Amino acid sequence: MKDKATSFDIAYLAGVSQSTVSRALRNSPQVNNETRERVHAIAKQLNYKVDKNASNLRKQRSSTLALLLFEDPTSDESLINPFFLSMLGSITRACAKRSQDLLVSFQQLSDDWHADYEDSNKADGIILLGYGDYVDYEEKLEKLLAQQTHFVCWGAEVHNHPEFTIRSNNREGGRLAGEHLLAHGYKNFAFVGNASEHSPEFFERYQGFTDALLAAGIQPDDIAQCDAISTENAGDNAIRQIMQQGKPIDAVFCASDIIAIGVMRALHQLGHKIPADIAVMGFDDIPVASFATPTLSTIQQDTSLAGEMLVDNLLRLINNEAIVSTHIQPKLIVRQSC
Amino acid sequence: MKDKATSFDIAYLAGVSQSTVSRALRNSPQVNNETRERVHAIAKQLNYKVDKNASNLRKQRSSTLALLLFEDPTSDESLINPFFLSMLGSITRACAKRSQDLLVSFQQLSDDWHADYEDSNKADGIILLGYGDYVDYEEKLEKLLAQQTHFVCWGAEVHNHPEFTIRSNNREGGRLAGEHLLAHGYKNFAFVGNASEHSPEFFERYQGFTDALLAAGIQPDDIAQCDAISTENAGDNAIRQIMQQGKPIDAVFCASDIIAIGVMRALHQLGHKIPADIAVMGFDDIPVASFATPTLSTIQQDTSLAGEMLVDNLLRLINNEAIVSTHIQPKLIVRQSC
DNA sequence: CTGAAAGCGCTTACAG
DNA sequence: CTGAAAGCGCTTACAG
Repeated sequence: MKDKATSFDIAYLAGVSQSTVSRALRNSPQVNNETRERVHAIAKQLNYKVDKNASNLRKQRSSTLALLLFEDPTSDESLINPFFLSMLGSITRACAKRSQDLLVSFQQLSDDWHADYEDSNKADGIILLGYGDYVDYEEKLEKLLAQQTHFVCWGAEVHNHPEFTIRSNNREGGRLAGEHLLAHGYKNFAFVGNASEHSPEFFERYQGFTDALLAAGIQPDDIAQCDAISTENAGDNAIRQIMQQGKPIDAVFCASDIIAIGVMRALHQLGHKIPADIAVMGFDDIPVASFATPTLSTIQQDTSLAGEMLVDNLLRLINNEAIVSTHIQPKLIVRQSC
Repeated sequence: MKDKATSFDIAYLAGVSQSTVSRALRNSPQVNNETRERVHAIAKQLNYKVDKNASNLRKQRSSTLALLLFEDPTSDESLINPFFLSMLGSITRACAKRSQDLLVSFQQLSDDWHADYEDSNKADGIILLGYGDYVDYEEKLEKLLAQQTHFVCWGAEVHNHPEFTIRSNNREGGRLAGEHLLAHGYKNFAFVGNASEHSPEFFERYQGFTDALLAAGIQPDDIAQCDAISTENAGDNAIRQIMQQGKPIDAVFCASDIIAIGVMRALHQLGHKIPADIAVMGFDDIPVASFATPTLSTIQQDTSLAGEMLVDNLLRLINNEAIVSTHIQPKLIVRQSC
């Protein structure tokens, strides 16, 4: 049990050459059935496993993908946005299905991702997951492009290269939220979340939202808006600023569920009833959304599909196959908050 | 940019041997300062990174740890318990600090973890994280012991080998909860969660809870108890069963926060006010605990410290250094639910 | 269908 | 302080 068996040990016991063992173990069609089975039997008996490092070194391929999670230094201590955790789960599952190992790490904007993963042969490609200021982020993406790194990212579009991004149709999601609130008869709207190129996903949600309201004759200027990054506290602060302006508000669409949780908390403390006085909608459908009181209506992102597509597309890139830009259809989830 | 530089390229440019390059890059003290700096400069210029596979193969060490998350097949679809996600975050950070890569995967009880990670040289050791039925689980742990796998686990004790486990002092945590509820004057108690060797952590929390109540003259038999695994629905079902028995209950201690969320939902639906009619406490202090309405009083586990200790102990094991059994002190967090 | 041989890119005794 | 050489354990042309 102590000394690891090598392919030479198996070759000796099976009475064949080491090359044949290697072929047999990878089920090469060139190898005789009987030989193959004998080799497999002995390998099993010896608890033999191909040495990944030797195999990778020879093949110049690691069968490993790296997942880089953006750790937002401004967000609540050690709290990863639950939405990303859900993505992490689906990506882990997708990798396992495709016999890929998954290296997980937090991104530092300062790192050279290409060097850290591809140059060192730790991983064949990189999956980028995370918010943060997109304007800062874009530079890094451009660099990855220039270095011909194999990478895909969630949400944010790489300039002129939409094919590297998997994301929800955020604009459509914003539209769904707007239409739903309109159908309920709400008239005075607010949007909480960044609405600029610094947060492209939030911006698209905002645009879809205003599209819907505009179609009902409501001008964007009549929609209260306040920036917020995706944390509970940012949502709390933002809605207090909006309420202080004294404009009547009866429905708030939040750029993420975490923001919505903070918004609901603040409205509650300010003495407003949800949804009787003010309706609230979120975006993501994280677990907390159905635990909140009242339960939160939201736009669901299909994280399971997203994980599969990210991994599939990355593997295609690594294999030099063509990929296409993809938008995942968001889904309206109606609960108590509106 | 396309062809990766090797240590030979650097050697050529620096006018030294490849061995010297290797030494210089690892900052070996045997190497001349000036030579070292020249080598580093050229390496940087070429975007050189040591090939991990070659290096690992030669060193027979991967500087990689594997994190196996137990995926409970009975729990809500694709929902990892938020507590584990928080552990995942702290473990990721702890690994980064110690220059270890982290391979993440879901455990299958059927797999041969030793073979999958250590025999293949993918990882130097394994961190086990997860609930599930401990009686099934224990067999696997015994096998890992027999194979001399380098591993540590969270929560569950390995028979006769407490040193491989990092965990909270669950009994102490249960006691804190019991004493806190007693101090509030509650008299009729319930415990929701498995209380048997199938779930050692929950069992210890139960024991600490009964210790505290016994000290106040309340017999364990007078404490209502109903099994529940760590899901919202299990908590919901369990508390309904307890309430149906018709005994008066004014305080419920739940074995985990997720259970407590389900308990609060059910009590709310049954028309009970929390905490006016019935107080509720959880265990873990997951983010949801402070988002719930009312916010949930709970016993906090220090996941940040836990992650550090798991990684530290595993690295010690890998280096054949001594390790000691460790209990992390839990902390009472008082919120609105009691 | 099988074997002998080269080589992936490092690290580390060994010799000087 | 430096260099020449061996070898980690595989995969894969090449030859038969």
